[in-house]
Amino acid sequence: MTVPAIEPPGKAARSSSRYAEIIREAAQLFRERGYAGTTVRDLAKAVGVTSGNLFHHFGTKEAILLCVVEQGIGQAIDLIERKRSTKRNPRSRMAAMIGAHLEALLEGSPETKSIMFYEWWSLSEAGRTAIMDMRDRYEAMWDAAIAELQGKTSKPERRRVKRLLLFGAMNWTTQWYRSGGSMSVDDLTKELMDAYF
Amino acid sequence: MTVPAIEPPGKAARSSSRYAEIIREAAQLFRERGYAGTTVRDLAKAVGVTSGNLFHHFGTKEAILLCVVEQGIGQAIDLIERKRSTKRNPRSRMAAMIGAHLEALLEGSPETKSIMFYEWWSLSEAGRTAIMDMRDRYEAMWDAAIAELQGKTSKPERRRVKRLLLFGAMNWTTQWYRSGGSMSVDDLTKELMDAYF
DNA sequence: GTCTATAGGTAGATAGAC
DNA sequence: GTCTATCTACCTATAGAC
Repeated sequence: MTVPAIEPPGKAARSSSRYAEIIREAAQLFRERGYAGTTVRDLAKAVGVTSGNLFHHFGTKEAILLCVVEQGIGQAIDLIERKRSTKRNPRSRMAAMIGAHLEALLEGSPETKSIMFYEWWSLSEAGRTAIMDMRDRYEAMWDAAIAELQGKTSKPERRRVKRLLLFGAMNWTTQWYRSGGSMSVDDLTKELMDAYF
Repeated sequence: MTVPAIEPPGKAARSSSRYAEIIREAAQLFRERGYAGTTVRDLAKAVGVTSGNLFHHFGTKEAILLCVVEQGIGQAIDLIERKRSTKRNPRSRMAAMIGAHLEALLEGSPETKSIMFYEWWSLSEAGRTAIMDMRDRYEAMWDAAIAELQGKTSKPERRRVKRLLLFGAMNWTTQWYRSGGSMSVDDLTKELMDAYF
């Protein structure tokens, strides 16, 4: 089965009130049980419709995931731009970015928490490409910010590795961070700034 | 369905020649397609037996995963102990540990690559507990090493966060590292030592 | 220990009434 | 736009012959 790269509004209008609701519940469930581990019936039940109705709004299960990730990355970019624009010096701007990424991941909406989707194996070739393209745009933003902070003279390859190690440290927090614990997002941001910049 | 915490040899002997073969192929497939994304039929085909035969060696699909992770962590611990024992000063010992973990993850056997299994949602309660116990033992080793390097006077909570951030940076390399690229495991080890110690 | 055959259940997706 | 009903395919696991 081949799926068009991105074709969000299946057969229904994207403005439908159900649309946002499905995305939100899907984001939540995909995060709690994984993409492969969430059935369309689980999702339909969470939304309060029948499973058949889901396919009126979206052509396939994968299309739902694509919309979730697209919205998540979009919202995360907005959050980062907003937080970063209030800072002037490069180091503060980087700290704001890290804080925003962690906030999106750990305390954001269900959608923003899906920005680090990694179950590539359960996607079609087209779906994989679509998500990788979105991810690439997101990461390019980070490369630019690191170059701003470290100076263009540093080797691009070293900047890339720094970004990837930093991303790993940040994204893995979803495995252990508990809101309300002894560490806050700000504390984590400080630790990461000390380590990497 | 409840599964005993760990009961590796299903109905057959652990020494069976098929046993190791199944573990190895399972480790490979679980890594390539995820645990939920790998069917027992896929695995049977890879091993070259019928799917029914798999259940002669292991009681359930989950029991296979438990054995994979158990062996992976066991082998990784051996590798770390071996590499670390040749070094004397605490910094070199930590670098050896990081190098060994990365080697297990990026260039090791299929089993050692599974030490960072995270599809918790597709496990039974007992299976989840079993893997978390193994993981805890592995991570305790790291806490001890960090304490050795930083001195017992540092706060345990700060050592824990350092370990978790370091683990994130290391484990995420599986998402992007390609053997034979411009970075070697040694290069990565140096970057991580610079950042965290 | 390995096979064939299949039970019993659930998956994603579709058809067509309202 | 939501429903009921259902298709086809596939899943884990079991039974029992060899």
